[in-house]
Amino acid sequence: MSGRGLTIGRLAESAGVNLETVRYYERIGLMPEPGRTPGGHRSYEPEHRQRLRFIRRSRELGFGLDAIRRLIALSESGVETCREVRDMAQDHITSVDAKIADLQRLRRVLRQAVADCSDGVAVRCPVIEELGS
Amino acid sequence: MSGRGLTIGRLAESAGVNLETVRYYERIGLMPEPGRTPGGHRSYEPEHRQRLRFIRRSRELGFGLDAIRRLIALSESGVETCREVRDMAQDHITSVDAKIADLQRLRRVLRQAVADCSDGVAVRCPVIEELGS
DNA sequence: GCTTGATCCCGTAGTCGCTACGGGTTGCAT
DNA sequence: ATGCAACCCGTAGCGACTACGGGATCAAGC
Repeated sequence: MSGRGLTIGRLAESAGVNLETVRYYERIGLMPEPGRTPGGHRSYEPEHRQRLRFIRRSRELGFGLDAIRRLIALSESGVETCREVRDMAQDHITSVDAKIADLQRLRRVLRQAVADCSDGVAVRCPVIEELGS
Repeated sequence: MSGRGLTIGRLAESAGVNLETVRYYERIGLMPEPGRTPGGHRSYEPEHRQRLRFIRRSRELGFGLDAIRRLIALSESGVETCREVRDMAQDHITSVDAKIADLQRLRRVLRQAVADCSDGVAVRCPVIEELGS
C-alpha cells in the first residue's frame, strides 16, 4: 500500500542487481535485515536502497565483499576515517594496476602467436607451439 | 625405478602446479589417467608432463578449462586446425582487451577519488561519496 | 627385515560472488 | 473469489581450485 516499504523485487531492480543477490547480501550480513509485512515479505526503506547502491557501486569498482564491509563500517563512523578509506582505495588501485599489467603481458604473447600464425608458412601452429613450450 | 614413472608430486612440481590440482584435472578429464604402481600410486610418463605444462601455460594466458580442452583436441588433430586455434586465440584476445579496458576505467575513477581526498578540504570523504552516488 | 617418515591415496568440503531451482505462500488487482 | 505475479526458504551449482583428515604405501637407513 501507498508506496512505503519497497519489496525486494523493486529494491533489487532500483539498484540494478538480482533479487537473489539481495537475499545473499542479507545472509552474509552486508545488508541489514529489513522489516517484514504481516505475511513475511521483506519491506525496505530508502536507506536500504542507499546501502545496496553503495555495495553495487563498490563491486563495480572491483572491491571484494570483505573490503566493502570495511568501507561501510568506515563510512558510518565519521569524517576522520577518510584516510583509512583512501588507503584502502589506494591499495585497491595497486592491485588493479597489477592485474592490468598481467593482462597486457599475456595479450602481447597471444598477439605475437596469432601474428606468427598469419605470417604464413609455419610447419606447426604457432599458437599451439607457444602453449606447449 | 631408474627414472621411469614420475610420482604425482614430482610431476606437479615439474610443472609448477599443486599436487591436488593434478588430481583435479584428472577428475574433470583434462589429464588422462596414468598407470599405477602395484600399491595404487599414480605413475606418470613424459607425455603427461607435456600435457600438464600445456594446460598450465594456457591457464597463465587466461584460457578457461573448457577452452583448453578444445585446444588440446585441436592440437592433437593436425596442422589444418591452425586456423581454428588462431580464431580461439583471437577471441580470447578480444575478451582480454575488454577486461583491460574495464580495469582501466575503474582505475581512473579510483584515482580521481583518491586525488580528491588528498586535495584537502572535503567535508565528506570523496571516496565514500563516489561509492555512495 | 624392520622401522620411520615422507609421500600418496580418496572423498568431501570450503573458497568467492553470486545464480538457479523448486515447491509452497502471500499480495494485489480484477 | 480467483488468478497469477511476486515473494518465501533452503539447497545446490558455477569455475578453478585448495584444504583437510585418516589411512595406505614407498624408499631409505639401520
